[in-house]
Amino acid sequence: MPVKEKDTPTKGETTRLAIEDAAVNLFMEHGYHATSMRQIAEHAGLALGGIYNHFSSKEELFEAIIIDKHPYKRVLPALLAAQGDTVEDFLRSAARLALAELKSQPYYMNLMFIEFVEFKGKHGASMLLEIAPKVLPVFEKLVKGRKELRITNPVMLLRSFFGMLISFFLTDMIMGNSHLGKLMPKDPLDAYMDIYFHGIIRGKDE
Amino acid sequence: MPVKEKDTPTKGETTRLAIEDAAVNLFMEHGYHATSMRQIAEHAGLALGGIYNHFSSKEELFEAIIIDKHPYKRVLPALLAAQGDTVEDFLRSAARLALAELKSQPYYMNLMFIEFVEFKGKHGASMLLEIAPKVLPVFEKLVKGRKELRITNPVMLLRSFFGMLISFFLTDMIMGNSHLGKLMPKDPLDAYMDIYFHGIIRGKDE
DNA sequence: TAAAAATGAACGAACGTTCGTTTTTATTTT
DNA sequence: AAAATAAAAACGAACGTTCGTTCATTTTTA
Repeated sequence: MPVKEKDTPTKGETTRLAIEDAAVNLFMEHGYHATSMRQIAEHAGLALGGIYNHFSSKEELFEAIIIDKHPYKRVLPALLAAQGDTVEDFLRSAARLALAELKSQPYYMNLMFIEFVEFKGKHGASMLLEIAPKVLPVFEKLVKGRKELRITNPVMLLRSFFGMLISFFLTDMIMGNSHLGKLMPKDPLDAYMDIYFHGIIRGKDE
Repeated sequence: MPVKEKDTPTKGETTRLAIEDAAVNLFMEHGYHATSMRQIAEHAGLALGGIYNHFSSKEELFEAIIIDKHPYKRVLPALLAAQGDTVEDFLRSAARLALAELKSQPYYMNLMFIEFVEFKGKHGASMLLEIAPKVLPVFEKLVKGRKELRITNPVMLLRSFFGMLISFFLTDMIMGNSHLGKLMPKDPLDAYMDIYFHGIIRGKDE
């Protein structure tokens, strides 16, 4: 065996992933300070001290998770796989795929909340540095190729698109199961996207 | 003195409010678990044990705060004070006032995040029960009186409006101070509302 | 066979809460 | 108005836990 093969992960790498998996689930479910290193070790199947062979502190573990387990890693492929002849079709497809990914992990957004509250978003910058170069081109291409867009700033388009997704997700959490949920349209995401798209697509008379 | 006067709060009530004030600031700034009862006592100007003469536990203190200090108590008056001849003017004014209130306390939104993460939104339903009857009529009146609205469902209008505010606030936290922030329009809220409004206002050709 | 990984006891610090006591407050009785 | 008094509030040391982290040691891996 001449070179190290990619398909045979080392034991250390396996354990590191097990720790991250255990930690992310506990953080999502209970929060940062309410999750102890002992719980993480137990769920990862190793002793307490073993964690520190892979992460030098609890905060470093959290930061690794914020980057490695960020929803964008699941959403990006969905975004790249989105199809559609018109911008509206394309983004509608992308939104549905992204939302499906988010909903499969209902507490995913909690990671972001923890980031905001416990760390005041201080890992946000490094996160954006990794995410932006991969996601932004999608919107740059969109802006260049489609003349029907009112929004010509790709950063603004990116921001508003994910803003819409976040906004839908949060208001769904708040209102979804309340009495107000009954007074909503049958397919709220459809209605949501309808509002969003008719702000993006230039009207015939403008 | 026949009856107890309202304008002479008892010492206990004064202290209770001092504790809530100290606690809400610390919770907003550092989060729930990262704030200790000792810190709260120090900021409130009394000894550690004194807190327990007014609140039986840390969680009960947080619950009292979530209700007494919720951002809507500050946003609602701003919303009712909003003016404007057209729907767009009215909501634009309302959004600016609400955002100004939120921004005057940059960590106000953290209370809601703590609610989501630490308490899984368990106070959300009762909160909506108190808020909805006061806010919804504003949007019901808007839907009835203004023919230029594409959105005729007042609940959907309410949801999308606050969703837009939340989405702006969050994406501003994430992107505001990053390199992407430099690539944004000068007045991002304006651009944000522009997208929102042109999804609400019916175009001339529709 | 040397390095990497895993172990679990131990450490000091910090946590929420309790408790016996003292001080302050508000009301009632002189 | 002053004194008496019972309740409310404040005190801060102390308790029992739990926390994140360290470390000397053993086991496993490459």
